[in-house]
Formats: sequence, structure tokens, C-alpha cells
Amino acid sequence: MESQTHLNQKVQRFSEECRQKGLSVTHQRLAVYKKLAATKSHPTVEELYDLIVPDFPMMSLATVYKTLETFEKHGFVSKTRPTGEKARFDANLNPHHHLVCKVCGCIEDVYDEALSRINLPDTKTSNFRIEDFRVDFRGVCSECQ
Amino acid sequence: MESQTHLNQKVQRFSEECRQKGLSVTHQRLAVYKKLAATKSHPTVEELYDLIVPDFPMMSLATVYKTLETFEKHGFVSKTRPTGEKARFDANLNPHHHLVCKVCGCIEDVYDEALSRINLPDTKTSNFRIEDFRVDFRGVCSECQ
DNA sequence: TAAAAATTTGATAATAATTATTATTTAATA
DNA sequence: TATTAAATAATAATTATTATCAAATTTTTA
Ligand SMILES: [Mn+2]
Ligand SMILES: [Mn+2]
Ligand SMILES: [Zn+2]
Ligand SMILES: [Zn+2]
Repeated sequence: MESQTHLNQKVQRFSEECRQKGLSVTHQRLAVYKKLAATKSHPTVEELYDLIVPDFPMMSLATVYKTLETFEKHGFVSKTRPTGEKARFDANLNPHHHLVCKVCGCIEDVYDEALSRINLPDTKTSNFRIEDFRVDFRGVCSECQ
Repeated sequence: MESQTHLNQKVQRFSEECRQKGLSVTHQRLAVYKKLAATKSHPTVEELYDLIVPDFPMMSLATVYKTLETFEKHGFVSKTRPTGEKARFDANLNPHHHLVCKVCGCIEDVYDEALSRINLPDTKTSNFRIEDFRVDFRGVCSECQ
């Protein structure tokens, strides 16, 4: 659970960065960002939409799609698609890894300092330039056990 | 590049396992398996279909979909869905990780003994039961540089 | 080997997720 | 507040994937 003040700071930074990048700070964008920054659940587009609609009945699903696309392009959120169907989003940009449930598809964040110290594999022969890496730990969440 | 004899052995084993599991060994299934086992490119369903059609003009795209679904269910292939659009398939079931190109979406296999020895993160508090893990090294392939 | 039973295929329809279109509305700026 | 560029909402279109089902093929049984 993020503290309320921390969340407000995050939203504040988001608004400033939008202006810096020439993006209008609209009610819709604020609503999407706030809901996403307030949860750890890596919601799908539709889940986010359902979270927002009660507070914001005129919100359109297509706007949530486009907003998240914009956010991803500008580096406000990350998008992931583990084995399940739908894309999932995360406003947590600190480098971290994921626990992915094979049963229900839910995602939990996992931080592990040791992982940041692994040696990158040798890619001299294929000449692939590695920029970063993410680990998906796959298994069964507590709910599904 | 797989050697031809190694590939033949793999197809041989595949046929035997199909029979053991009560799956008919059809021309279509052999064609899909052979093409997939012969490439390292992690093709999409449509790419596989296009590879197969010249040799096998009556092949249906729906059959490729269904065949791959069957193969995955029976553990003959693995399916992966990077951030891009389409699912990609791999007949290489040795535990390995992936180099994923951020530009074109291509996937290369990467083996790294050191990775198999990492300590799993502590999940006592969330009670998530980790079964395995996969690392996506993200960056830019040689083609796209 | 031939007939019967079971499975698979191919053609196509249906569905689900996502993206494109466009008239209207809103936000930023002067 | 008026101007202008950008964003939204409603909805159509597209794309990837799955479902349906009669016909064909494969496997089993006699
Ligand atoms: Mn996360
Ligand atoms: Mn692979
Ligand atoms: Zn679960
Ligand atoms: Zn590339």
C-alpha cells in the first residue's frame, strides 16, 4: 500500500512531466494514472476502466487504451504480457521482477538485490546488445494454492 | 543449426510420444513439428503456416493454431508472448532464456549455467510458490543495430 | 485386410482484444 | 476570453485466436 502523500507526490511529478513533454494534463489522464499508481495489482485495461468508471462515468474504454499507450510511449508505465491473454500495466518503474501465477495470471512485484548483480550472458557471437533484463518467476499464488 | 540426424531423432521421438499419448500422428502434425523443430526463430503461427504451405498446400491456418495448442498442452512445444502482438513458439524444451529485441521483436535463445544457480527470492510473506523462472534479456539484435 | 469407431482436419463463423476514425470537446497559451 | 492544437467519446474496423461441424483421415477391432 502506497502512502497517500507518496502517491500525491507521484501524481504531482506525473503532471509536471506531462507538461514538460507537451502532453495535456486531462481529467482522463489523471484518473488513469492515479488509479494505476494506487494499485499493485497490474490491472488490465478493462480492469482499470472498471475501477475508474464509478468516479468518472463518461470515461470511454478506448480512451483508457489510448491513454495507456501514450503513457507507455512516454515512459510513465510499463506493459507486460505473461502467458495470459491481456496486457497488464504497472506504474511502478523501479527495476523489479515478477511472480506470475500460472493458474489465475496475477502478478506480484518482487525485488531482489542479488538479481541485479548477475553476470549478463556472453552475446559476442550473436552480437545482441543487452540493455536490461526481467525475470518472471512462475508458480502458484497463495490464493490459487 | 540442428544437424539433420538430430532433427530426425527429435521427430522420431515426437511420433513415439504422440502414440504413447493416444494422439494420431497425422501429416499435418508432423509437418508443423518438423518445421518448428528445424528453426531457432521462434515463429508465430502465421510464420509457421507460411513455411509449411509451399510443401503442403492444403494445410489450414486453423489447423496450425489447433496443432500448436495441442502440442503445448502435451508439452511438445513452449509458447511465449513478449510485449509484441503475436504468440511465438519453440520446440526447444531445454531450460533456457531469451534475448528479446525491442525493435523487431525477434527472439534468440540464450543458455547460461550461472543463471540456473541464482537464489530464488524469498516469498514467505506473500506465500507464492515458485516453480521455475525465465529471464528475458531485452535489447537490440544485431540486425536492428 | 475390411469395416467400425474415434479422432482430426479444413472451411468458415464467432469472439475477444486492440486500434483506427472522426466529430466534438477540452486544455494550454496569448 | 479567444485561438489553436491536442484529446476524447462513440463507434467502426481490424487482428489474433477460438469454436463449430461436416467431411476426411487415422486408429482400432473383427
Ligand atoms: Mn510490476
Ligand atoms: Mn527459446
Ligand atoms: Zn493465482
Ligand atoms: Zn531486432
